[in-house]
Amino acid sequence: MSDNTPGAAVVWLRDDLRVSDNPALAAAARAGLPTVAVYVLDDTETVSRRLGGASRWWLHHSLAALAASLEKRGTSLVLRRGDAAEQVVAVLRDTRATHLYLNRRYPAPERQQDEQVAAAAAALGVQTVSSAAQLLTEPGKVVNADGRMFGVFTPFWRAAQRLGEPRQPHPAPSSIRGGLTVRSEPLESLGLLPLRPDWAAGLRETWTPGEKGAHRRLDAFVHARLQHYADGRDEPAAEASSRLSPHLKFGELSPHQVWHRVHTAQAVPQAVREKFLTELGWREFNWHLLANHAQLATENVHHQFDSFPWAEVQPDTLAAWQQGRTGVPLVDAGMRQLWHTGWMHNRVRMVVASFLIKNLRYDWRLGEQWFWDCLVDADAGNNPAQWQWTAGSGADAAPYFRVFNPVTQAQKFDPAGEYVHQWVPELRDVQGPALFEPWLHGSMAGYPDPIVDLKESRRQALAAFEQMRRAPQLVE
DNA sequence: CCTGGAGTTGTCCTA
DNA sequence: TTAGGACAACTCCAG
Repeated sequence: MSDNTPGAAVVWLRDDLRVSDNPALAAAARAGLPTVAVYVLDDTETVSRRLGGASRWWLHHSLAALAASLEKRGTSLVLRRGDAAEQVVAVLRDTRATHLYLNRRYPAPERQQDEQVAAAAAALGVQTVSSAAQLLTEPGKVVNADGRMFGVFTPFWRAAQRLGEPRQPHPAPSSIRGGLTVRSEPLESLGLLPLRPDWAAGLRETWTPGEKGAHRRLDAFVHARLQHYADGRDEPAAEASSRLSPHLKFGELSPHQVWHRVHTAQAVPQAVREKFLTELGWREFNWHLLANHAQLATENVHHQFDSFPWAEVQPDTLAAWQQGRTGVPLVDAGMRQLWHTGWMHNRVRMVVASFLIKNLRYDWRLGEQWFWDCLVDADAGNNPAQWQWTAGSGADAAPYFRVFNPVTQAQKFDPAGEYVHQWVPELRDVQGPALFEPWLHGSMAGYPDPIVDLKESRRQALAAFEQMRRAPQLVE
């Protein structure tokens, strides 16, 4: 770099791997300085959780797409690995940057890291410019009469909507000045792809990571599926859900883009549109919750659950749940869909979670960790919040006595067995009542007997909750 | 200030 | 066969 340039800009990308509606990138483009974007793969766990296996596969492809998109616009993506704060400060030094652009993060450890980096940048004479991008509403802006985060979803979402419509999304900058030379790791050296064995075939069949794939998915959803969303979203075989979650998790789409696209789909009744937008509301709620509970993935929101008598883990039993060999068809179908595609239908997520927590009485954290490793959409807010919701320990959670019966759920939401047939080939020739309760109809070749008695384990779960309620409560 | 109703996603028993 | 109530406790808010 020559010494007479007026400055340089670094855009630090994290959960915002897109060029359109990216306020940090747009601000850098407007400033007109020579610019690089940087992404740091940080496995040190000093701040953020190490990404799970399925997410690492996704990240590889998302970064490849982003790098190509940035190069087309005239700049480049620098990849680093290691401690994120150290690496970003090193890039600021190497580029003799004058400006650092980023989109804000809200969980306490991430917020502190961003403040620490801003302070180190200031010491180098670098000005940090931060923007709001990840959420429709920033934590702290949606509060109850006491000025605190809502503990119940519906008042939260009503209050969020009273703040007005989310801002309009911005188009991608057509060009961003480049010209900076900075050391970058080759993408392949990050080791994000599974090699031996390569278990990602099902992911490749199912997904197109990256911003372009995200917009194609959004288009397809709004055109074909949105109108069936309200009545079809509960049926796992109906394919009525948007499947936008992994794109949102990596920030290939902003929630503003999704909100406005759905909100303005005039061909679809307003009640149906609002039903879907409420799901974006839950994403907001869960991330606001994370901003208030940094340990959401490890600590009960309701500390009463700290004394819950979880069952001792039997490794074979846990493995049977993880691998879809429980002998309960809907549970097995869901767990195999997860393993094959990195995704599971939301209703089935509740069923398999209820099965682990209430029928096996295993600590919800075990399930949360498995989902974290297997889901392409597991994020730090939604994944633990949903597990705590099912356990009953979370905010506005399901009441403890609500135990899903996986047989009844299958009868209600997969009555023709399409979903089970798709994912449990051993039962492909089984029809009617035997598909819901194969153990009542003689042994099925190659399909296991249930690992737990549904009725008796439900009774024991309710008794365990009763024991917890009677336990003396420690003052928090 | 008090009060009553409502609140993502359910199941089981009884009349 | 089917509809209604029980199953907790708490938060939020409208009246």
